[in-house]
Amino acid sequence: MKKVVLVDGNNLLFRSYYATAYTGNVMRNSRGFPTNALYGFVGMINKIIAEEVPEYMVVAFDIGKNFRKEKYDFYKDGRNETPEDLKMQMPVARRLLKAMGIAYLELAPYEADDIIGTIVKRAEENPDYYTLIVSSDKDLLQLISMETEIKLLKQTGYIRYNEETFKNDYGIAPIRVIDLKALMGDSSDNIPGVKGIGEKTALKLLQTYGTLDNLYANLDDVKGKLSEKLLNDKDKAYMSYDLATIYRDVPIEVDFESFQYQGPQEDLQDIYKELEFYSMLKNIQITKAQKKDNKYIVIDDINDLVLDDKLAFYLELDDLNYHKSNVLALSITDKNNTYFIPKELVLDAFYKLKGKTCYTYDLKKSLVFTKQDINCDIDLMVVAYLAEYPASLDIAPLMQAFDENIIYFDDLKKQNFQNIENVVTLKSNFIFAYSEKIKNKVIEEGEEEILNKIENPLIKVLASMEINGFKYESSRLKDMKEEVIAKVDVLSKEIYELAGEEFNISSPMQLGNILFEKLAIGKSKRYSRGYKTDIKTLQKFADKYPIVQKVIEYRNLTKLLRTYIEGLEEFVLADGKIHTIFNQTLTRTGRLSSIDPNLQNIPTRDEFGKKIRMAFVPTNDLIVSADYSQIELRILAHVSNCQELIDCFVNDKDIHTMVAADIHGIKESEVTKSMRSMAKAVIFGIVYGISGFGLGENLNISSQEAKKFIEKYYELYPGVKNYMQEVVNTAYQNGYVKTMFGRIRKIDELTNSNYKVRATGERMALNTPIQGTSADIMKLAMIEVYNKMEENNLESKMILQVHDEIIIDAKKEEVPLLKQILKDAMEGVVKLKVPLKIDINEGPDWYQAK
DNA sequence: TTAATCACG
DNA sequence: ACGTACGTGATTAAC
Repeated sequence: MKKVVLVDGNNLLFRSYYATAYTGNVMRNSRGFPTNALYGFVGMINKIIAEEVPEYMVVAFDIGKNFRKEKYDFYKDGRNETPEDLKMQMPVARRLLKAMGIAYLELAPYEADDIIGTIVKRAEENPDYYTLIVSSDKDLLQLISMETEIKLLKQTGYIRYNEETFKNDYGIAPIRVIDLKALMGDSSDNIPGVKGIGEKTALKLLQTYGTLDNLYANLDDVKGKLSEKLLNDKDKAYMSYDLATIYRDVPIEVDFESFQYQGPQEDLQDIYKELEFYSMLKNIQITKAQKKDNKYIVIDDINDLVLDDKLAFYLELDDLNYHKSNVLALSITDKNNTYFIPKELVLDAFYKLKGKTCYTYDLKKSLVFTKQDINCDIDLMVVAYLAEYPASLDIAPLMQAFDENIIYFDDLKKQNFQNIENVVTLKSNFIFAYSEKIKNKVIEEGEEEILNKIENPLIKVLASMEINGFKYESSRLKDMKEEVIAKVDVLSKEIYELAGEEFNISSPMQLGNILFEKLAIGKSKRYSRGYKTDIKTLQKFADKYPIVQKVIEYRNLTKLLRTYIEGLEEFVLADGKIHTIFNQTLTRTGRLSSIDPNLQNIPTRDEFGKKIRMAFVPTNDLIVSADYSQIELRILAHVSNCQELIDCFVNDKDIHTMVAADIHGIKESEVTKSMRSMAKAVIFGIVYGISGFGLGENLNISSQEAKKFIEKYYELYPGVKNYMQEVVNTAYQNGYVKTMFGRIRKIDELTNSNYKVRATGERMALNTPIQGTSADIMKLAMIEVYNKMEENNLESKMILQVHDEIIIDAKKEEVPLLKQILKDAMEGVVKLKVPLKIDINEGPDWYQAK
């Protein structure tokens, strides 16, 4: 069966016109002709072609008089007159389609819907064709059938409905959309429906009575007001039924073969030039070339797969989370061919890669999914990251950055991976074509060491950590969970009582209104939607108002419950473990991030929240945790060459106490707790690129006082001040900053004309060498620890990294050796002017490993 | 989808 | 006079 894509042309034009015309100014070419609707229209059409790769395609338009309007004068009343700027673009849309090689149909007095309905009817009578409708108009849902699907456009993206998914969503057959409209009406078309019945009630009625006719036949069963409403508006309901029904017998010639998509024609370039769509001009060639070039061989016998010594492979899974996904296919590109390997043969194909030079995108994915030792010389995801190109889990953004037209994974998934052969082969082609180029760029920029010594060797370390996972026993939190649920329940009731009404405590808007208007407990900064209700604001009122204290507790407990206690349960797989995904190619500083779930933000500062860690247990005997002590400040001491700070760490003194004593001009023994914590805030502020205001906010003191602290600090540690000035100067000169190991971060903000943006850029420039060097050191240490553990054949496994901390699922008898390995690797990974120091803790679960 | 909030280093 | 601390991810409400 051949697919025919049917596009609602008017719908697309209106959408793109209003999407860009809200400011009153529409986009025009240099002769003043409006082009905004056309620009969006061409973009959408191209997107449809890229996603659907249609063999047949027709665009339907409304034109001339409208038979519904003739019959019912009020139809579409109240609609604004079509703007002149849009009307002018409509004939050009037809010219564009012709030049794009796409058929279109229109016939007065019918609407585009009716033409689409007519084509759908003919396709249903013809066993050779099936149809896909593209529109945002819900009326068209009535056309869904076994042979007809619809791609319902949303504000962003779309939903694809077939008969089954529609029934699942709405609980009625697609043809009942007409009955639905008859009851609920449609304000945009001025279809009245039954007054007082909306979508909810209408659906319920249809789910019970099936059809409008049957509903009215059994009106006696309907109770009270509802039956009155139905009776009152019976005429209107039937009139609405008539209006909502798409006419399927428009007298127009439907010749499917004339709907063949021809591709761009000669004169398309001229029209683009006339409209000044220069960005699209470029893409004409690409679409042509791509269609022609994308030839591939489908492998059905693994012996037919004969590969060159250098190749690119790409593994496509059915979910971006590879811990819970299924394989879809593998594609391999070498200098001679591209091969599509169906899922049954994927593992066999991987064995054929041994000993060859291989490139891929996201090697870690393939390692974790297959649990095989796959060799790979360039991971395009990693080199793209270092070259500061897009490097997300989905390869699509990177390909689009190089003008390769490819569907985003989310969209591919939404349409059930149709066209997978085309999509996956394009990806391996891309990897083959670009891996060396981008790697060379990384080397030219001087990040060879970061690539070869850090990022590349780290891939398999992270893969192994992800495969190992962290055993999680939610049963250990059973009592805690019950306690929290009970407390939340009590707190809610108390809060409602004190507020004098029930409301959603989790809604900052509703909460703000209750606290700052109804109860008028005081003042709070206003935001676009209401009052600020964050913890700092609430804390000011907590002593005086019990309700505020209770809200704070409510927030604490619901956060704990939703994000951690309940949230983590969802991620425990069949092996009783949580397997996170470390994102190696996301942060701008070189740190890792952790997703699905994030295991780098499990509570620890709050003693009650910290109990969550009791559920994280070893598969072996013990959890061993090794964390760097003050690593960022040690790096600051080193790079700033500030003698006072260096001495402090060399003599293993407490830096916060020392700074507090220096600032206040007292002995270290006289430093109080609050002095120390103030000093700590000042020091952290320095690392983040401080301002008097920011520190003041943080410490709840005036910005003048805060400023004095900072000045005092600079006076005491002039090395730090000099270093900071130097970093900012160099950053302005180069447009980038570097870590100790040569990791580069470009900072475009520094050339921005806006002061605020530049100031942010300066703070990034100050912080990145410190945070980034720390990340580099940690990554090197992880590689070293991993290798040493392998060499010693330890059964203990590295399972987590939390920026300055490594966590190991340890075998009891291996702990002494393990501690030695950790200490040697982590403290010895690089020689600085100050010693690196780690603390090691162990316990029967993560909570007790402290 | 975006904003607000809060969890971590 | 500007406008206010670096780097992340998950959840919820509201658009």
